[in-house]
Amino acid sequence: MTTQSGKSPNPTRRSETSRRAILTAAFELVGEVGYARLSIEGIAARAGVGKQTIYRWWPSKGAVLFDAFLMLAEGRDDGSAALPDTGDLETDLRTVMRATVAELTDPRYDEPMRALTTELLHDPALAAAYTERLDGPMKELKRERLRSAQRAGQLPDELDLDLAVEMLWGPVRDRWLLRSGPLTPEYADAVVRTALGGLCSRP
Amino acid sequence: MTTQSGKSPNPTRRSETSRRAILTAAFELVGEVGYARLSIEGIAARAGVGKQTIYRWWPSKGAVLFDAFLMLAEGRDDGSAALPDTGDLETDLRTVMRATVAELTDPRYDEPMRALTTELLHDPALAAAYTERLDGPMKELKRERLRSAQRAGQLPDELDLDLAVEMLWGPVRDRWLLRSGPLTPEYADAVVRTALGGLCSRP
Amino acid sequence: MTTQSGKSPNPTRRSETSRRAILTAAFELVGEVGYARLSIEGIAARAGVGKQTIYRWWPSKGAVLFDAFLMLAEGRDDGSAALPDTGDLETDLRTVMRATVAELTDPRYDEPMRALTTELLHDPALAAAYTERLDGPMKELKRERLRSAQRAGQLPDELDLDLAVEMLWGPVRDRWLLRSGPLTPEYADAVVRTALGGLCSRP
Amino acid sequence: MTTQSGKSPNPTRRSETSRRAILTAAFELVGEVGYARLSIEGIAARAGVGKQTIYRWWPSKGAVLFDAFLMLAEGRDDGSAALPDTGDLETDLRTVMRATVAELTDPRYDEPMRALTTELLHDPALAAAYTERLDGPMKELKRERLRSAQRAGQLPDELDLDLAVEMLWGPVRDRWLLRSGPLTPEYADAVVRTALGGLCSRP
DNA sequence: TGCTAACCGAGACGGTACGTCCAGTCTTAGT
DNA sequence: ACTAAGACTGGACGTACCGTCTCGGTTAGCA
Repeated sequence: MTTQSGKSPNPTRRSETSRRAILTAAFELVGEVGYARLSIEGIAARAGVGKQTIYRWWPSKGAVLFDAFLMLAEGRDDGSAALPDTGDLETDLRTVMRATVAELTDPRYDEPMRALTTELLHDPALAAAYTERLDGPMKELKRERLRSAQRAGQLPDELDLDLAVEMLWGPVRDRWLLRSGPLTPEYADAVVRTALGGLCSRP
Repeated sequence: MTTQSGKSPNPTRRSETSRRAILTAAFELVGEVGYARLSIEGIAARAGVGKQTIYRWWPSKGAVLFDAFLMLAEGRDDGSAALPDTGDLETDLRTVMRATVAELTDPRYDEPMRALTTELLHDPALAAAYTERLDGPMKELKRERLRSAQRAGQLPDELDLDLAVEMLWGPVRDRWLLRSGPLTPEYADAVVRTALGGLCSRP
Repeated sequence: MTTQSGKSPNPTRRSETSRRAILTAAFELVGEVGYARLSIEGIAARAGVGKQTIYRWWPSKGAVLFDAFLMLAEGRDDGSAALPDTGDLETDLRTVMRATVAELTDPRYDEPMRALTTELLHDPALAAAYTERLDGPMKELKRERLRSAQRAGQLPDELDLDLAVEMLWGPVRDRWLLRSGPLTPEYADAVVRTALGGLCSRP
Repeated sequence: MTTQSGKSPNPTRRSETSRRAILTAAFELVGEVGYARLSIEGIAARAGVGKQTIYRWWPSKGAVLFDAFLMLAEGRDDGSAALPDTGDLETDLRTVMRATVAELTDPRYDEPMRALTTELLHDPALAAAYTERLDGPMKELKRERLRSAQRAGQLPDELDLDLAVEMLWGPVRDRWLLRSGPLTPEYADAVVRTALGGLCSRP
């Protein structure tokens, strides 16, 4: 549940109440005051918790943020849900990509995700945990949908599915990160269409 | 030259010596100690400059970093250089994408670029300046190469060149940012090939 | 006119306008913001003067303050006026001492005088200038009044007049400085009476 | 023990070690570098203490200095000692006044006392604390000696003892403060003799 | 009357210290 | 043993001034 490694305190004594309060406070605070003003002291105060309780269980601010996302992801429990599979690959991808755009655009998630991304940028261990625990499961669902298309003969068997997922979601994440252009459902559609057909193909 | 806006001090009295010392110190320091330990105080000390001289001319640490990159970019003077155009689009794109991968992989630029990216993430104004001043010119070169391919009939006229560029470089930037997979020349090649042909096409 | 010593700039070129503006600004400012917040920059800004004009003509903040008092003292032109001499020494001393108390109590002079006193405390050269230029003339008037009393046989010839003046005004200055007790006209009267008669005498 | 007022941090958790280190450092530093160069940062550095520990417990630099004097005064433990009482008032007063002169002349105490005096000058609350905690006990001893003289019939019962003490020590403090004349044992003797006899009396 | 040196305002510069915030460690008292 | 609380050392923040240093623009005095 926690990113902490190495010699830890006895986890059976851990207060679940404090844990949830900390993660909730962290997520809310980062949304309210932004990444720059997010502090351990602030989280502890908001959660009604001693600072040491945070330092005891998490190695860094980023790890707290990470666990906060993890708690949310588990709360939604969509980890087991599959992506839509109507048989029409392009439509299904559009649906999912538009959902991604909607989430990235949601002001409640924007700041927290930027904050987490910042920590991932500078902490390879955290980034690995992210890849495995948060991004991984979602990416597997995406791969699974593409695999289904391969089975249906809509995609070549030799296609590297990891690469394919990255080609679809990479441009979207890029626009979100650097705000290099409008991040709209239409953009999602265009990415899907062009990715499937290739740059060379006439639409 | 500077990101500063609003009522500024008289720029004609500005010390060019201090300006260069600050930008150089900032770039070097972030490479040495990393983003987390980069401080205005540290930059000022390393540059042999009063803190106020930094606060007078730059609104944030990110703006200093941005100008440092700008100084470097202008020093390289590749702003006017065109991308290779041998007539073979795929080969040319591979060359350029491999160069991008090489730069992102270069340890001298990795940390500074991560630091700048962090600031861009949380500062829309800075991100806009980045898009216009640093990313923009390079992106125009890329668009120009694709335009040339359009003229040669290798790419359809209706292709959105912005989208095309993002589909090529987005996945690479993504892997770099989150270290979600190995960032190799081969990956660059694969992205180019798949982007051009489309996910559906048999290689 | 100035406390400045050593190699000075050519005083014939000196701007009398600036000089007066600086001294006025200094006196007013210290009364408004207090000693702790009095700064050369503030004086220069208030006087509409470059900082260098202050540094050129005065060696320290205290010297500016000193000259400000000097300007005031000369403006009042009571340097030549004699103290009252009605023949009744005690009454005359009461009058003068009450005037001293009134001045020290005047809110317009209280802060400026405290500020100047602070500087005198830590700058022997300035204290010497004060003793000679500001306190000296006034003390001579006081001595003169006592001398007149000696001539009239009201005070013994052997009396050390400096000591006498200090015994009269010292306690008053003390109460003012440390606010160690109420500084009232009645106190002035009591000091005069007791000093003349001595502690041992029955009033 | 401290001048701090208003809502304070929990004093039971206070580090006595840090407190003593701060007060000692403050006293030593002011003696070494003088009032003008005395800084909170310097005190903290010398004491091996975080700046916040000073700001947490004292409201101003002057309050630190005050407590430093308080610590010294308690260390000397002469608060309970009585002044000499040989029956010869003038001689006893000379002894005590000469001691005062010696202390004010002692280079180890001169700068620190000037610094404290400066703060008292501009901080009425601190001055009140000084009057009550430091000057008060000593003044009571002086009054007590004079009271004894009253009992012995050497001083009139109607004599205001506060005034008497101020008339004796005021001139001395005055000379010390403004260096308006030589501060010698002889001066102390002259003040005592003249104060007792009065200005009018023939010595 | 025109030249030139000194003064003027303005304000940028390298610095020091301010008083605040927070990091991460440690101690105390309570459950 | 873990917790809430919070004092501790320490480092950086962003601001205010220090005293020095140009910079153009007057201004006075000599040529």
